[in-house]
Amino acid sequence: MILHLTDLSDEPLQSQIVRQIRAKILAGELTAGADLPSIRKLAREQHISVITVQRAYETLEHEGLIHSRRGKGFFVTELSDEARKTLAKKRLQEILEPKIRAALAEGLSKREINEVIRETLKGDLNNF
Amino acid sequence: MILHLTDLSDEPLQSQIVRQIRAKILAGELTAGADLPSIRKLAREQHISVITVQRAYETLEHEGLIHSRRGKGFFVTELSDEARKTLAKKRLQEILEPKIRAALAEGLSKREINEVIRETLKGDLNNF
DNA sequence: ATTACTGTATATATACCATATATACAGTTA
DNA sequence: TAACTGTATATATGGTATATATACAGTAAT
Repeated sequence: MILHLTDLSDEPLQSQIVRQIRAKILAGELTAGADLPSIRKLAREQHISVITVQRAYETLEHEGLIHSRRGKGFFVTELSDEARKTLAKKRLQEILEPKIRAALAEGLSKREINEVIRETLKGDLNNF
Repeated sequence: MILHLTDLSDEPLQSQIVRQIRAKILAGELTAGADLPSIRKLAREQHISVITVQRAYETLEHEGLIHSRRGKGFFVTELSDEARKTLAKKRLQEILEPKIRAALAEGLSKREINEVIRETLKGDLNNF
């Protein structure tokens, strides 16, 4: 499994691992039931500490995206396409709600907020 | 000045202070040149540590929203309506861009992202 | 001039997070 | 049996958030 980890950004390694594996699972790139690399294997490959991987996997387990079996490893949890889409939407909403609320409190109108989002999505169009 | 601080939420006190004062400034509720309560006064009123207020004010100063004068206090920086709006938009865009990028990586389409945002804004309509 | 306020600086402490190295136990597989 | 797996724990470093305390320098009121 390919993860792109860097210690040049502000984002903690744990967070990078969680974010990237979560995306692979929710985008359907990691199929249900698939096994993840062992914590020791991933730590070795990425030259990071085992406990860093362990904590990341625990977070994903807490989110219900993976589950562990002692002696066997971690596995991607069975989720329907619909469940995955619902999870992704729910997460986005939870993340955006307080930010949008703050923007409104800062004096931006709904129209202006929509405009910022449109520009942001348009910017991403060139990168996808 | 009225701030609503709580230690019941996950949000650190510093962050709450910064967020609430920033909103007041960007929304034009705190007028340019206005003085902020002294760090000791605000700490007393909110029953928190002086250094917590100091760190929050320093963050706002670093963002260019306020400036300090030794012996006199902290003051709201002069900003035009346009500059305030630009700042708010820029901040929102900086916050949203990585989150939208993550949502795309998780398999959500632009249409679905727009839908989540529309629902979120609609939800907020009832609270404003 | 003195007192009371202001911000700035520093020290120490606690709790938590992120990350690291190390060790050990229990379960699984080759 | 050896090599792998996850689980648990200890210790350490560095950073953040928050607290109490002290002291200095600047400002304003009495």
